[in-house]
Amino acid sequence: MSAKRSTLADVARLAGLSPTAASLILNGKPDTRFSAEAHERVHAAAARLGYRPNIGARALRTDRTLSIAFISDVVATTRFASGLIQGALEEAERAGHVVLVMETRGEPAREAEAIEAVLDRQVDGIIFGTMRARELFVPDFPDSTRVVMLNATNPRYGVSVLPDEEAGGRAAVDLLAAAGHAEGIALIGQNDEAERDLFRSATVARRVNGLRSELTELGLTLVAEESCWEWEPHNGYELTAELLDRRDDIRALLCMNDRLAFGAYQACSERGLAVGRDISVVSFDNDELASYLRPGLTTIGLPHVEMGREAVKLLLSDAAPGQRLVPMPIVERHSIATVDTTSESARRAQARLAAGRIAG
Amino acid sequence: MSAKRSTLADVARLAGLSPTAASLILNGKPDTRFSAEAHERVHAAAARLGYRPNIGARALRTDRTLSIAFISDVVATTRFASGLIQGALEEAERAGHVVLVMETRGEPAREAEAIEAVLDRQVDGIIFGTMRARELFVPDFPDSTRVVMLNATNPRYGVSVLPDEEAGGRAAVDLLAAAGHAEGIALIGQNDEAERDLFRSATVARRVNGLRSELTELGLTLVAEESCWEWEPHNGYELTAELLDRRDDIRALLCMNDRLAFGAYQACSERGLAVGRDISVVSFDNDELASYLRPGLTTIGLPHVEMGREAVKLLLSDAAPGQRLVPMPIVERHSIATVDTTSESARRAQARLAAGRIAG
DNA sequence: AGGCGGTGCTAAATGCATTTACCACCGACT
DNA sequence: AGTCGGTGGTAAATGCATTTAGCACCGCCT
Repeated sequence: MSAKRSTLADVARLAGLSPTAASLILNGKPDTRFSAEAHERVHAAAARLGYRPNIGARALRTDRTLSIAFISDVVATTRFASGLIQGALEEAERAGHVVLVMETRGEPAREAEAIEAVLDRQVDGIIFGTMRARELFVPDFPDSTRVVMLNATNPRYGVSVLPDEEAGGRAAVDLLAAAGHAEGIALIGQNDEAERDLFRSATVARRVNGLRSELTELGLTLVAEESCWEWEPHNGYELTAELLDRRDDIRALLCMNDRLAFGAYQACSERGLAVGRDISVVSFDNDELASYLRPGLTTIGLPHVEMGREAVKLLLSDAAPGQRLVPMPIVERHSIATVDTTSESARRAQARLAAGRIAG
Repeated sequence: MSAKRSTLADVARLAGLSPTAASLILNGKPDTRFSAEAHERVHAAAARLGYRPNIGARALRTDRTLSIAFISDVVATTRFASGLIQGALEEAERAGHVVLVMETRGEPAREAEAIEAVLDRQVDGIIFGTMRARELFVPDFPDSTRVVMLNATNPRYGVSVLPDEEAGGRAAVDLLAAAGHAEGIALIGQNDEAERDLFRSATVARRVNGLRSELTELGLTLVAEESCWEWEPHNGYELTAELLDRRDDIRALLCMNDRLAFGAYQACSERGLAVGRDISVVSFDNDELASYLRPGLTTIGLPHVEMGREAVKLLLSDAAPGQRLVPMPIVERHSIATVDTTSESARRAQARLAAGRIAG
C-alpha cells in the first residue's frame, strides 16, 4: 500500500535525464538517438520505481484509452450475453485493453446514457451487444470511435458479428437425416407469421431458412410445425405433449432451442417415449441445460464466446464493413436415435455434415 | 457523427467568460459570486455545444474517475458471477459510475495483471468477486483505492459481502419441517470432511451449520448423508438413485444446490416417485433450472443481484470494515409434499419461518 | 483624499505523459 | 576561420478541467 504512484518525472529525475528522454525511451520510439547508457538508466529507474504510465493522462494527448465499451441490453439475464462478454474480455485482455460493461435493458434512455457515459471516458470503440436488431438512438459520435454490432445489425454501422444460423439450421437437419430420419419430423417452436417482427427474427429467420432449404434439398418434409411465442420449457412441454397425443407418427423433434427441448423431454418421458431410442430430439443453443439432460441433448451451439472474441478483434483491427458469420458448433450427445444410416438421404446428409465440418 | 467534442474552453468562449467561470458555474461550486447572467450564459453555451466534461482530464486533477473495477475469477461461466455483475452494474449506474469488468480465471498472474490494469486507469475502487476465499497477490496499492470482497473474505480487506448462508440453511430445514417432514430426511451433496478446503467451504460451511443447528433445534435428524465432490446433475442423479435403491424410507431430499436437485428429480422420476407428492425436494441457489423443473423446485435463492448491488454501495460509501450478510430468499414452488402441518415440530418450523420472513 | 469591504471575475498553476521544435557540442572539411 | 553534418539530448507546448491566488472596480465612510 504505497502512498502514491511514481510519475514519468520521477523516473526522469532518478535517471538524471529529462522527461522527454524518459518518455521517448520507455515508448521505444524509433529514429531517436539516445546513448545505450541513457536507455539503461531510464529502464533501471522505471523498474526501481515500479513506474506505470497513467493511462488517463496519456489519453489526453494520444486519444487512445486502451478501453472499449461493451453495451448490451441484457448481461446477466441470459447465458448468451455473458458468453459474449467472456469472449470479449479474453480478446480485449490479449490486446491490452480493458472492457467497460454497460447494461441498458433495452430502454432507449439508458442506451443514450450508456453511450454518453462511455464516450465521456473516451473509449476506443464500442460493441453493441443488443439482442434486438433495432435502430439505436445515437448521439453525436466522434468519428474516431469504432463500432461493431454483436448479434445484431444496424444499417448505420457496417461491422457486425452473427452466428452462422443458416449453416446451423442445415446442420440440425443433416444430423437427423444422417441417422436415417426421413419421416415423422416435427418442428417445435417456430411460427413464421408470428415471428415477423419478433426480436428473434433477425437471426432466427436464417436458421429457419437453412433448416427448410436443407429439408427440401434432401427431399424431406416436416409433418408438423408447432409454434409458440415464447421458448421456455413449459412451452416445449405443452406443444410436444399436445403433438404426441394428437398423432403417433412423430419420430423426431427439431426444437428451436434447448429450453423447448427440455420441455419436450418431459413430455416424451411422461408418455413412456425414450429420447434417443423411441424418438429423436435435436435443438439449438448448447445451453448448459443440454448437458444436464438424460440422455444428453444433441444441439447446434450458439458460439457466444467465439463471437465475443471476434467482435473485439474486428473492433481493434478497424475492419472493413461486413458481416462476420461465426460457425455454430455441432454438439453431439445422445438424443438422436439411429434409424437407418444407409438410405439415400442418410448418405447425402452424412456427406454434407462431413463437408460442413471440414469447411468450419 | 460530429468531428469533435467541445471542451470547457469552447463553452467559456461562447459564453464570453473565462474557463474558470465556466468550470465553477457548471460544477455548481458554492461560495462563488457570479452574476445570474453569467450562470445563464454558461449553461446556455454548454447546452448549445452539448458540452460534456472529459472525465479523464478531470481525473487528472481530482483523482476520481467515476469508475470502479469488478475483478472476478469467473464471469460468464457461472450464472452466479453474472448475477453479481448485474447487481453491481445497476448500482454503479445509479451512482454515475462505470464498471470495468475483468476476469482472472483464478490465475494469480492474471490477477496481478488485472489489478495493475485497473490501477493504471485510476479506478476509484475495486470489487473482488472471487469464488474462493484465497489470499490475493496484491501489488502496491494506493491507499485511496477502496476494496470490497464479494462472496469471499480476505483478512487484508475488511469489507465483504456474503449471502446469509446460516439463515438460508435453517430456512431449508424449516420448509421441510413445516410441511410435516420429520423422518426420512436425507442430505444430498455434502461431505464435511471432503469439504474442508474446497472453494465452496467459505460460505457453504455456514449453510451446513445452519441446517444442522435447525434440525437439532427442531428435534429432527438426517437419515442419510450422501456426499460428492462435484455438484452437477449427474452427481445428484447417481447419489439419489443409489440412495433410493438402498432404502425405502426416504421422504425428503435436502440438496446442496439446484443442479443436484435436478439429478435427484431424474432419479425419482425413473423410480416412479412423484416429486412434491411421494417425496419432497428442497435445495439452494434458485438457479434458472429450478423454474424449469416439473414440478417447480422449492429452493433457497442465492441473492446474486442484491449482493452485487450491496458491494457497490459499500464500496462507494466508504463503509466500515465488516461483513454484510445478504438474506437468501425463500422461493416456494411445488416440490414439497404436505405430510402433516399440525405436528409439534411442524408448528414450530412454521413459526420460525414466519419470524424469519419478517426479519428478512 | 484615502481606505475598506464587497462584488464579479480572471490568470496562471496543476496533474501527467507526449511531442514538436530546437540547442549545444564535436570533429571534419574547405 | 567558418561551415556542415552528425550526436545526444532538452525546453516548452499540448490536451482538458480544476483550483488557488488575486485583480479591478464600485460605493461608502471618515
